[in-house]
Amino acid sequence: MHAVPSFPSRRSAPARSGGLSRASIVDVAARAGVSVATVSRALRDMPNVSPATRDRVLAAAEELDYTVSPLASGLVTGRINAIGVVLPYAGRWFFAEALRGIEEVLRGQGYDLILHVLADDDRRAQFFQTLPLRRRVDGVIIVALPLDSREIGALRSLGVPLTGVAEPLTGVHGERVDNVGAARLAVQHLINLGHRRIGCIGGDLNGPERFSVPGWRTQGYREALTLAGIEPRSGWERDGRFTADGGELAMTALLSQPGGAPTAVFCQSDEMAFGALRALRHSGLRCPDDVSIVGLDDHELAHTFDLTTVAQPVAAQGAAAARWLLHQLAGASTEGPEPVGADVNFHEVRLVLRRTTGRPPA
Amino acid sequence: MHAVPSFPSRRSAPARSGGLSRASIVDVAARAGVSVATVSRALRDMPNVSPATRDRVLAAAEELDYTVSPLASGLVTGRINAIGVVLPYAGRWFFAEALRGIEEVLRGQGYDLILHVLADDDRRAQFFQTLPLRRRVDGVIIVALPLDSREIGALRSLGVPLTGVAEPLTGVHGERVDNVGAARLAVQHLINLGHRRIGCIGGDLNGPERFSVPGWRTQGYREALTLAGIEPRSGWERDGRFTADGGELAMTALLSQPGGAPTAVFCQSDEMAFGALRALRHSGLRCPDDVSIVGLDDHELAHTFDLTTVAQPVAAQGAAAARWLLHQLAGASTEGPEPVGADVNFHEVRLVLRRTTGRPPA
DNA sequence: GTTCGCCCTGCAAGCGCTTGTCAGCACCCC
DNA sequence: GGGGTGCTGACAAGCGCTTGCAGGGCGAAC
Repeated sequence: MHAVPSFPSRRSAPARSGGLSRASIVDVAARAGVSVATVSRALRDMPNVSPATRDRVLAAAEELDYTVSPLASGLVTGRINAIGVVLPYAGRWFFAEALRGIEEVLRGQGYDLILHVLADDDRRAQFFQTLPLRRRVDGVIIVALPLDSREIGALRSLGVPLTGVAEPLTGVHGERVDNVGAARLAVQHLINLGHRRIGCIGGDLNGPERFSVPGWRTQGYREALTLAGIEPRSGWERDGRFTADGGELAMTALLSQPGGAPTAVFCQSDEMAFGALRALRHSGLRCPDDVSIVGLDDHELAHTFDLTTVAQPVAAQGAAAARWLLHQLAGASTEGPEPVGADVNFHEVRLVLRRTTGRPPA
Repeated sequence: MHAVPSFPSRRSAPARSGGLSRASIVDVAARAGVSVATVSRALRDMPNVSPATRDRVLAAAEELDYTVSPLASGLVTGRINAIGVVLPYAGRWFFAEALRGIEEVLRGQGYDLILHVLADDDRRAQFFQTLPLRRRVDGVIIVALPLDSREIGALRSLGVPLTGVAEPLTGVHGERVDNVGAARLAVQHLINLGHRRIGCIGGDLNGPERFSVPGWRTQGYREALTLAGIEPRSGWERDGRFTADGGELAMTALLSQPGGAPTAVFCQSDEMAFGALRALRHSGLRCPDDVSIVGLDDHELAHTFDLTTVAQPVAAQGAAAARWLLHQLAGASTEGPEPVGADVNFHEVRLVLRRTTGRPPA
């Protein structure tokens, strides 16, 4: 009848500091005077329970402060109501922002968000070897992490739907922006202002992470230049490692470029643009009077530092990925097992004019 | 014998897209030619299994690509190997950074991190009403969230250890910095430079969130002033809402203060300092020539914007909280149920000199 | 008045794992 | 050589829940 006598044999039972909220479904059943099966049905609003019974059960559950154990119900239903989110970094704006969008959607649908940060190679290797997400999640969202086919295969072996944000994953649904177009938009803006000497600070195209984003953005940069009849100069493309410090270094290098410095620079991320701004300041150069800077992201502090940039909706990309996943999950139970496929959803970008771009110096 | 025949009655079984990694412990037992009990013991390195048997079991598990179901094992052990993390915001630097520290420690010990963001009042109320963490975590970390006693009580009713980061929680272990001392350190620095007219941009002491941090930092500000024989002026204490935009507004107000503007301002967070810097720039004032600014945090971009600030170790506070929790969990199984108690661990802060502070104008 | 059918509810199996208890067995010492 | 001693491993009872199946009760239709 009572909860405690129901497991008298547990000696080294887990710490139950409070000893509270330990009512089980049998307690509720007893209190409501029905069977556990009926309690289970009543609690989940299943059709074959009379209103009167349902009320009694609900009241009993309320009085006992009862909640269904997700473990027990997950064990039998096979669903665990959690989504895994995998990121390469935490603490950086982009990832925190994407996470925010994901969390909001998941929470709204009662799903838990289980976070995995693959901060370094060790963590990453270990993650794909041990697959700690296995049997723990109903779906996985990969944020800005390029995966090789072996890694994608490992994730697939989890047998749950997958989706990617920002970085394309072969054969996997994705939410991202048109990076080529976004870069072109930024560079086109500089060209429109009259600039012809335009540099670019991006990421290492051949780095160990194999991010594809810098490749596209560089492509967009070159396309915009070519379209305007400007010959791209390889010396004006610099690696800023997508960090502020990297951006600063790259900008400094650009400024001491033999043959003259550019009058405007497209930074493939706002954080690199912030670094570039610092380099300018420390060189005694003014922005935009001497050099114009345009970023890409619309970082939360871009406005604060008056950075002109191409805004991308980061939280929205995360949210869309989460929604897609939930949709798959909902569909899986009713329809056939094979989901939509590896389509991509592109999100809009837009130019945000602020004060770091202007006409080139005379 | 085989897994599939063992649940022939499941019609609407959960979507098993891959059909992979579905071996259960009985399959492993069969393959190794032992009982499931032995498999369970062998897999967890329990003492009463002979090396030969253990090897056979391990090999079988390996061949079958078997992993223990956390659901099933959690159901019987009562431990679920997950920690809940509750934050008021995601996407902001402080929280992302704290999360990073927490995640690292948790992951290292094989714990899952389940994230909850209480972005608005609705979410918050709902969180404490439904307590979605219930039965889902072995412990909870509250990051920078002031809780009233009712809310703390609700959390306690989970029956798992609790700890707080940054904000003090009555009766709960905490990891934080000495906010009074940190503020004093910042203001003392301004005083040492010769400033006597020092403003302060902080948070609303009576806001709905009831953060206690701004209260302490304001206290530290006043103490430092008083110690130097300077009378605090209430008109020079402004609310910057702990955002860059708020900081900008507050700084603008400070600059048009009747009776003259301060020559230096202590901003209780770096993000507000960034806003203050913007206000200065837009007013045509130079920093530090006209006005000095000191922040508090050492935000990842503080260096990029040459902000002098008092650094606090954010990730380390999160990591320490996670470690404390894990320690409680480890202790709980061996020792008595009552943990250490509501002690507080203070982390060191330090002044980081950069370029936004200097001697007052002549 | 009987029969049929429907609605509600209970029974019990089982999800995949842990663990107390106990049987079996080899080995050792006296 | 017999009884102990110590291990190893099997058995089975759950953990808390969901769900197929069956049964009971009652109104409607014949």
